[in-house]
Amino acid sequence: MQTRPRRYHHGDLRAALLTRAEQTLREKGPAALSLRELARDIGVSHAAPSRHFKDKQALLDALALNGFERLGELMTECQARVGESFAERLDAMARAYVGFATANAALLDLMYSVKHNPEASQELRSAAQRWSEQIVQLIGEGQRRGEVRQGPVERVGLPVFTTLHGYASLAASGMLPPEATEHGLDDVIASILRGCAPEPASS
Amino acid sequence: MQTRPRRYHHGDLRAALLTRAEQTLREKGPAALSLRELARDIGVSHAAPSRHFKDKQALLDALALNGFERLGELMTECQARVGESFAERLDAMARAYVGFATANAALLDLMYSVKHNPEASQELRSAAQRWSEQIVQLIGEGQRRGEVRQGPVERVGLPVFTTLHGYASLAASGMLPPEATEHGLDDVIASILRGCAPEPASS
DNA sequence: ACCTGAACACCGTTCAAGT
DNA sequence: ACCTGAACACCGTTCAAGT
Repeated sequence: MQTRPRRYHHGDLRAALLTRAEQTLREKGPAALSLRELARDIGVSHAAPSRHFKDKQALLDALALNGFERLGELMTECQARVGESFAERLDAMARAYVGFATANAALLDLMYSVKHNPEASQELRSAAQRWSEQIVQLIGEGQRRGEVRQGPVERVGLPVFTTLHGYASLAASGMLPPEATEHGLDDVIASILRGCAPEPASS
Repeated sequence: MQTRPRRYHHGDLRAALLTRAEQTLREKGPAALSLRELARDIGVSHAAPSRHFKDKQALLDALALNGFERLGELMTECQARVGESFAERLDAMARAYVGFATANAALLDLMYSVKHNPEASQELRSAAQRWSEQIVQLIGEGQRRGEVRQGPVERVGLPVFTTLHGYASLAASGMLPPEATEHGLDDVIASILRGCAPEPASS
């Protein structure tokens, strides 16, 4: 029943809020996320968060942005640990993305959520774009290796990105058809490869 | 300042709530959706909605379910108004889906949202699946016409579905890279077709 | 600069009571 | 069966005041 004693100076309240927010997002879902409860859990007054996030949406925006950053890091890491062939790199990237999506379903939902502050959504859009450009870059390498068909790299890359994103977001929201759990991702990757392969002879 | 007079019997409160809810969802976003405000707008007491939806999430679930039903109808309609070739039918379906997604961005977000009542999410999952099966069916027709490569229809169809869904949901959330507005969807459709085309000679 | 405490206007949910 | 009105425990946000 006793509320925890309050230290006047919290080390890094902003970081503490984000960490705790992501934890409850993961454990109890986005509906259960309240600034007041966050403040209580951390041990500051309910008005303290407003010093660091001008409103609740600003905290959600920061959470989403942080998600994109971690996703980007995850991708560069996973690409460093894998061979050079396009098929291998695509496979690794696809599995890493889907892994992130299912391990952070609520966060992914938030990252691509339609409700963001107009100012923050600008920042988020460019974060999303930086991420999609990692796939585009992969396509570029594939083209240089002759393992991906020629053409403007953004135009060849976008369908790859939307395909992976579609699978990842369906997996995260639990809306994948039940048959998919078996070879779903394999089939998706195979289908991307078929669509990416250089044309046999023509032109 | 005056609150509207309250008719004791509302014609169909459930339907009125859903209609109004979708309107404010579209106009002011999901965060602005409150049961109390809905009740005020319609002219019933704030406790009246609970007769029709056991809680707020139940209303959101109903909204999402309704979205899937309309999406399904939209698809059967659009398929009725179009030629028989697979390419033509896929194109029509893709444009209709993306059209629905951008015209009902907040609703699409809700339809594939990760936070749903466990009981309702069952129902939603099967609604999502019925919808994805419309694409699978399209693939089946394409196979019979020899315009889509052979193989288990669900396994050939899933990548098509995830690709379309990925594009639609990115378009809805405004996260498509800016280059995409030009030929984004064309490229995606083309990439699906390339991946769906029957193999040239082998096997 | 950073935080508190009180205050304000809202919520969702429940429940006895009314018709 | 369907709705009301009051009550409860919560919200997010703001703002003077404290250190």
